[in-house]
Amino acid sequence: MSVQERKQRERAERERLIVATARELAEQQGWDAVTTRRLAERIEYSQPVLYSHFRGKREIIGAVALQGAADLATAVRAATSAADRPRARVTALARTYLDFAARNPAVYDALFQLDGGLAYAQEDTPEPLKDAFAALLECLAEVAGDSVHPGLFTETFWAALHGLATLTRAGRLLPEDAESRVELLVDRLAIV
Amino acid sequence: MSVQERKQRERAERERLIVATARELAEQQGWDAVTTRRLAERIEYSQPVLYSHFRGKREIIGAVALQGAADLATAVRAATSAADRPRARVTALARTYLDFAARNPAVYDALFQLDGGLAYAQEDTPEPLKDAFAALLECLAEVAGDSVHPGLFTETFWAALHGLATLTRAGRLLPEDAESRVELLVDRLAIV
DNA sequence: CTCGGTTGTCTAGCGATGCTAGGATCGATT
DNA sequence: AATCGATCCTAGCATCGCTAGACAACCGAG
Repeated sequence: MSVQERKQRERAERERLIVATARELAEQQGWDAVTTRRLAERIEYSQPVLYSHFRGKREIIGAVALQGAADLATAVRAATSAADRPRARVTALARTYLDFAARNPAVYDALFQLDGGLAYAQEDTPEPLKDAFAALLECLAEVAGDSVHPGLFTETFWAALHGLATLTRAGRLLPEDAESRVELLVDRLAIV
Repeated sequence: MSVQERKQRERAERERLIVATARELAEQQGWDAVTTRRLAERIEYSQPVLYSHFRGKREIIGAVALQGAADLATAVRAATSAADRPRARVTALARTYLDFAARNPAVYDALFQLDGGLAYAQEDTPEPLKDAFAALLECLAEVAGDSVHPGLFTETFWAALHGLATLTRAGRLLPEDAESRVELLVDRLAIV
């Protein structure tokens, strides 16, 4: 038995290596540079090995996305729990979210821009994605106001942040005023 | 002279044909299906002809984006000018924007998702892009409130719409509640 | 300890992509 | 009417995601 267990361990380890390498390469040179050949070379295996772990490139992107969702949830929870008033929590959430998107552009792309073959807003949505949304919901529910459903409020607030994140990173918005835009968003949307 | 003029006319006509065909093909089957070979076949010329009009695929996407920006500006102006009160104008703007994104997904992608090699938020930004932003600004400036710069307000409102548009289309948000989210956004962000 | 078989990996290659070089062909000008 | 330049196409390059089939290494049984 222990032989099979060791093999399974090694296999899992290699899978982690693939995902980590893909993420690293994507952050360094963009997702266009993440080709199956380059990725295979970096992990020092041949191309077909990738396909024994993942169905294709899409699934590799999806794996990076799931990891990113977990990281994002962690970052958001850490930031919100460090603030004591609802208003401060929301501001911290917004800043952290945008900061995450700016610092991990490739991961953010894997999550929301690229096709990672993941299901969203459905029953079979992977747990990390649900949890990331839950992390937002936990904080935003308390400033949704009485007349608005917390889930709907979270979706809308999240969409606003997502818009800011993508437009800023794509060069459509100048980063200088990022903080002002966050203030505006929190001021108007959050009911304290 | 008239010969050269005719040639120039025909050349310009063919360029329009390329852009229109690319847009059509993208809307029908997605941008992945817009390959230089397929595009060349549809316009009934060989591949290299495309490269005598555009530097590459990126520039073709950019051309579609510019056309889309003009269309978007027109649609927004038509919708806002049909409403008589500021609040109604903003709601119309939001609905029209999201409707445009939903009805012309490929064009919207060319504008904001794909790399069309266009400059944004800069001096050398193409006129249609500036004008599309101006169309938003004209309407949104009157509900920005006194304490907030109109440009900044427009950027933020636009980002929120953009987030709703992309997340909805990518399946991250369910389309059923789209109207509620628009109401929420207008209610809270716009100061009437 | 040896042998058979399974499991795992690699080499090689397929079709398709964006893009380009070089020759052929057509037509306007002298 | 002949020339010469503009215009277009055939053919091909490098690279992409992905896969088939050969090969080797290793485990378990006798």
